[in-house]
Amino acid sequence: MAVTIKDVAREAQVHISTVSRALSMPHRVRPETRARILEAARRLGYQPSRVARALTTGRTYNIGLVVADIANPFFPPMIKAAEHTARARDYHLFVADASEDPAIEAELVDALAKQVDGVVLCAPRISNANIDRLAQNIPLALVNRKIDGIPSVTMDLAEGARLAVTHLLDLGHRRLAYVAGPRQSWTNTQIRRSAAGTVGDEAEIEVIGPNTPNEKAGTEVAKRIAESGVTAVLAYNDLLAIGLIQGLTDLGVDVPGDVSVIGIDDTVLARLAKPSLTTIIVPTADAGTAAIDLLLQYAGGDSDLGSRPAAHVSLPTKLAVRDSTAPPP
Amino acid sequence: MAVTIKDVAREAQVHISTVSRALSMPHRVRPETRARILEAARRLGYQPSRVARALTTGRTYNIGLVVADIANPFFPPMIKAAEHTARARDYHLFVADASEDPAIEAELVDALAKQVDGVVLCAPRISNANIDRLAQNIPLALVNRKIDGIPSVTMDLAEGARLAVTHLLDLGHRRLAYVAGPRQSWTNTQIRRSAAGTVGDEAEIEVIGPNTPNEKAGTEVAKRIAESGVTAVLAYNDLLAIGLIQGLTDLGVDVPGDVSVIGIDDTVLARLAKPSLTTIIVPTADAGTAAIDLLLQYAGGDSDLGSRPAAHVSLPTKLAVRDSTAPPP
DNA sequence: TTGAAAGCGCTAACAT
DNA sequence: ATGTTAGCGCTTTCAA
Repeated sequence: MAVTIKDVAREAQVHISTVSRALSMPHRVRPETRARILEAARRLGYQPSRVARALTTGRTYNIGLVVADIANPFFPPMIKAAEHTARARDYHLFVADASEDPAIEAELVDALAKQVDGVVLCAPRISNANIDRLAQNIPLALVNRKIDGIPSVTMDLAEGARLAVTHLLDLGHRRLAYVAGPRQSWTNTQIRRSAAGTVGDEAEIEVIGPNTPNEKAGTEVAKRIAESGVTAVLAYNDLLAIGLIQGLTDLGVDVPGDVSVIGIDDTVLARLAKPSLTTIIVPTADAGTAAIDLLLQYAGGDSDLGSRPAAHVSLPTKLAVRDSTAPPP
Repeated sequence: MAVTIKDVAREAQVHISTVSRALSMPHRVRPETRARILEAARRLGYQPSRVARALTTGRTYNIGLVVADIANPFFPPMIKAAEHTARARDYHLFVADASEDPAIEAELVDALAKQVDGVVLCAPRISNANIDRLAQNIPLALVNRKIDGIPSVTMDLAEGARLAVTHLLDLGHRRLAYVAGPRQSWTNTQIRRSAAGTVGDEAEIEVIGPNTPNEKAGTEVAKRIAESGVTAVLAYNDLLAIGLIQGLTDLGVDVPGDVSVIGIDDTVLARLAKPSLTTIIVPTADAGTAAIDLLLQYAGGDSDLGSRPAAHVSLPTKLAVRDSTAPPP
């Protein structure tokens, strides 16, 4: 085994409890003793065992992060920000991938619960009831989803969708479609409602879906779009949008000449796609940081966690107009 | 606190050690007793504390994974595979992001060492000497890098580069360039050497770099490529290749008309880019799985870890010919 | 200011 | 087959 607190105590000629104090409550030990202990620790290369500490204190200094699909380019920036924020607070981050499966999402939270102080859940499929259940066992912070009593950070996609649809209306489109995401997705509902509300009586918007939020599903929906006669499409995310553009192009439908397409998320793919994708910019990294901070504020604070009302943070979104939108033919 | 082994013992009217046995060595306890214990555990919703178990056994059932940059699309598939493989083996995965900084890479390994049974290191910048040092504290498995005495999984990029260069030579190119990656990168060396070897006397290849492996650096190197007179380029990775194509296009140089470009990794971006990118397919997910298995084999096996010679797994690569390569003008 | 001792939840000899 | 006991490495009262 590695060097333990005992070794340091022996080396510094003090009791282990004094070593412990010197490290965690420096002011409660005489300066010269502390110096001797610190020196001994340094010389021996002592690193306190997080595991042992966790056993006594009940705090692991670990955080779990459950995401729907690491391979979805929406997540990496968020994961990265969360990881950096956590580390800055002296926490380590467990990342778990739920493979877009709600059962796995719940399972992962339970599995993580045993060795983290809280988990950030960015998993759109799991049901509210299940989340409430999970929240009883372990402090939770939600991303992209809002439930009373549980802290959460959401992107203002209602505003984003409004901007997107307004942009299309301004271009002259009157027959729109929303290519929806998963039925259970909270953001999906936000987007759909806001889009419908923004369209109003001025135009009409058809909802196509639900769809798995990946390129393949986007490509598969192209035919329906082409046949529907709509001239503009808002998609649940960039992946669907890009798949759709691909599918449309294969069908000989020009984007944006015949059909305009708007995505959501502004992933790396958006700028790269040809035509580059008009999309809603969401502050993914900020969400990761905010979620960690929110969680720590609840899980890390004093013991009266449940007492305070849970905070909901809403992050602003913007529209990035690129080359996939144009006036209708 | 949650329900502990004591509660189960009381409920089942047995000693805690019997509970422990019933759970971890089922055959060493009488079937009916075991049944009673399991039933009690189920009724109470008992979940053994991983932390306490780790303290006594010395095994955390956690694995660390240090990557250079989560946001690089090369990594997510690997992380995903590693996470799934680890979970299938009842391990949890800590993912840490080194932000392409060698100092952080080492720091992360040390930080993780305290609470994992081993770490998978996919971090091209850290020095060999440092890796050797880290390996003394904690079992390591390397990805994309080979060091004697440490298990590793590498992609056969020597073969990949040979295929790529051969493809260019077959198309008729005689003036090639290799847009290099980070100087410290092991794969960078493999690629450069193999490319140079394959070119032989038949043609010439100029090395441009080292470069940070991202799009920006690729764009920045476009001018030099355009002025150099080369007609074909192999880049260290897709990011550089795509950035380069972007830069070249901005300069009015047509890809593949004037210059052919080949990337490496076959990230999602490769198929999406316009023109779609000819690239070397590397089995990222397989690497993630193999690395976990390799690590577990060394760290998880019997105690005589260091005794066996470390295994090196080499994964095959292929060339995907797409639209970014063509005969020279 | 420091030492002594108890205990976190569990496993692993050792006894019975 | 089961109970007893002694820790794992650390924090945290409680005394001194």
